[in-house]
Amino acid sequence: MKIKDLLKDKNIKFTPAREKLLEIFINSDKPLSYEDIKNSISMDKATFYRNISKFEQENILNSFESNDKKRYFELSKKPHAHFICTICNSIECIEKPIEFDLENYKVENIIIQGSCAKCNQI
Amino acid sequence: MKIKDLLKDKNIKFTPAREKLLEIFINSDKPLSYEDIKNSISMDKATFYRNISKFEQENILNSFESNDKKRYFELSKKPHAHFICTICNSIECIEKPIEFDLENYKVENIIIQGSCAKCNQI
DNA sequence: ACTTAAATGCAACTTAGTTGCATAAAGTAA
DNA sequence: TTACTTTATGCAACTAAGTTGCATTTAAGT
Repeated sequence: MKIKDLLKDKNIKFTPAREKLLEIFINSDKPLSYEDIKNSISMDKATFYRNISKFEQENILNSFESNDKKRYFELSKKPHAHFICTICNSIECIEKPIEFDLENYKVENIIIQGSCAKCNQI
Repeated sequence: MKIKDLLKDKNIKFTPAREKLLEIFINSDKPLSYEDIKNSISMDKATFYRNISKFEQENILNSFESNDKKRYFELSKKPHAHFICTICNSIECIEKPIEFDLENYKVENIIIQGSCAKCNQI
């Protein structure tokens, strides 16, 4: 029962809905929006966003706005970049390191926009 | 009359409203949203977005979604990265080069999210 | 000036996300 | 278990950036 412990540790009440929600993120290899999830879970969108917001406060999840006006959420593991295709709107996690130096700036996320390999070959 | 020539070249009708709009982007050193501009110009938002859309099609402007659910537009000059502060929502252009390699991907924009130098010193 | 295709403004609409409120369910203590 | 308090949930109404339909105005070639 890892999720139960995690929530207890963060002082967040355990509910079946929250467990289900976190399981979905644990089993995903890319960021997800409410739209992506709503069919796999019976949870009102108000509840979804309130839970997400709580998880973000506790640093369990982090998020960013994509190009399609939707917010995408993922587990806060080690920071990495994301590629967002402006043609098909797909989002991929980029594991390769990205080098640059910005003094006094704290970097939380990097988003690279362009056309993905799949869209370029068409 | 550089703007007049630019529009003629792209086969876009010249109007005073479009001239004013482009002047604002020419004189800005950072991307702007409709919100940023609406007080400096008497143009309905429908007209604004239709013009912007035309300018993007003709590659005069390019745009990206920020963290505040607003779309930001800037002149298409040489590609460069943007730093978006998740605390104060400010946007800065980053001129320093950023190194990474992604084969078969075409990069159009890079967005770095985090906390800016100003917010970090507080 | 005349004509026509495109630009504009207005209002109504769309949609992701938020808020208020009544009800239900979790957690704690007896 | 039960009683009690706090928090979570669902519903509906709302918000705000951006879009669309349509009637009117304007740019620009003849």
